[in-house]
Amino acid sequence: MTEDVRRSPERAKRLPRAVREKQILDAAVAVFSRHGYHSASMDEISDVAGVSKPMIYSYLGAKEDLFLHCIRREAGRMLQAVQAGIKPDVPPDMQLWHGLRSFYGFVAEYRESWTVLHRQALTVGGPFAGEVDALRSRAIELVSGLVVSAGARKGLAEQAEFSGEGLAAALVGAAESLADWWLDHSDVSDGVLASWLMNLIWLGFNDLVEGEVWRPTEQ
Amino acid sequence: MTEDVRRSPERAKRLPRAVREKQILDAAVAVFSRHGYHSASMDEISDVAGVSKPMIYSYLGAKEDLFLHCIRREAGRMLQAVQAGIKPDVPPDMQLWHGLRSFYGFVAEYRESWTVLHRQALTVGGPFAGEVDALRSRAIELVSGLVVSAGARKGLAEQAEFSGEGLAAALVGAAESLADWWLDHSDVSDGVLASWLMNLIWLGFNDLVEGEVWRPTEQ
DNA sequence: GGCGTAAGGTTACTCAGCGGTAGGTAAGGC
DNA sequence: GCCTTACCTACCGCTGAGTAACCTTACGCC
Repeated sequence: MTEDVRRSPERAKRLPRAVREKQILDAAVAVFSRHGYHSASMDEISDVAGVSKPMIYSYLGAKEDLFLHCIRREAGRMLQAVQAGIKPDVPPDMQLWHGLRSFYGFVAEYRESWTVLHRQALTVGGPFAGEVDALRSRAIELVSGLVVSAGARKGLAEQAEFSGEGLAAALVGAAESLADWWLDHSDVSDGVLASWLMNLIWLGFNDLVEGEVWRPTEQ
Repeated sequence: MTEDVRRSPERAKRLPRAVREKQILDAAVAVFSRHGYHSASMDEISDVAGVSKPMIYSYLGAKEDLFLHCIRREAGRMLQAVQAGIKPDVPPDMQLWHGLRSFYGFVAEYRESWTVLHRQALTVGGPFAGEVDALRSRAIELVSGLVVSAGARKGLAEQAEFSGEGLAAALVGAAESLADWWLDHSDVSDGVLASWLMNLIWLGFNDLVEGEVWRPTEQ
């Protein structure tokens, strides 16, 4: 069951702290993503990292601290990836498009990061809920900004019949859920995935069945 | 921290098995929803249920079995609630509408059920992933049916440029995510919530900012 | 009415897994 | 040669799942 994704051959070489920390974090993300926070054991992490347990405690602290380090690192990577993809001076739909593309690109490249962030950190009551909520909130905020700015350009915001934040939450959820679905249907490319969602969100179902299609313009 | 949501005053009365089983399941759902599967202890569950631990083992089996019983019961309730709300002989958008209304009605009434199903059971690798996936799959399937039938009526299915299942997954995710958002913004009514999502899904963002609104017809 | 027995119920324990640490060894710079 | 940094083995103690053994009330049956 627990295959042999164990430590790499080199061992017992004295390496600088920064390198070990990276190894440990990588191992931790891998193990946490496989088993979840509670079921992951420090022993396995140390084993995968090719380092003894006390090193982990000495470098990155207790289990909770370690997990926090993981979350923070992966969340940072992800936000950075998505934000880097967004071009601030294009219309809202194109911003959304680029954001989606970057997001799915990230998930494709860092499956484990995504798993840790999305599935493992959700356990209610843990000290991580806050951390992940923060990430999610930033995502919702980001999208909400697009939503409101798109709405404002056309007068939606004023009528206040819809909550920008609520819609953004729904949208983020749709993106996440599609990402999860994707994990089991990897034969679709990330671009196609982003395109589906973009069409659903932007045109809506009604337009979609009418045969309309949204396509990115050249910007 | 762990308030006094303990057993009710009556105690030490001999009750028939069926009654005890219900008490135990109720308690288990409450505790699991608060702490998550791993952090929930059998001791607390027995305490909340007002019953000693061996009874749980005798009636409902080990922790895993107990959790499975919870999931199955809550999933059953939920599916039943949603399906009961759907009227099979109305247009796809109205079916979706009724489904959404029932869904949010259920979440409003059974917060704990929703929490257990959605947040606690997701831990990868557990024996529950399958169980919850099954529920999710049925939801996706249900929606996918609507999507495809709506599409077929207009010729979308044939062009096969979109995956009905993928879109359904996105849609289910949007609904779930909005339900989560709702847990922290309960000042919105379930009908309004369903209406937001319906508009987003059916009309899409573009139409929305143009000022169009989808409203349920009288069926 | 008594009396046997199954169903309801409990206390008090075992035991393994795992988070965390004490205390020590070796490498290498200066 | 000495001190810092890298690194290890071997252990402790607690928490929490699961159980053995025992008590007790209802009730069918002669």
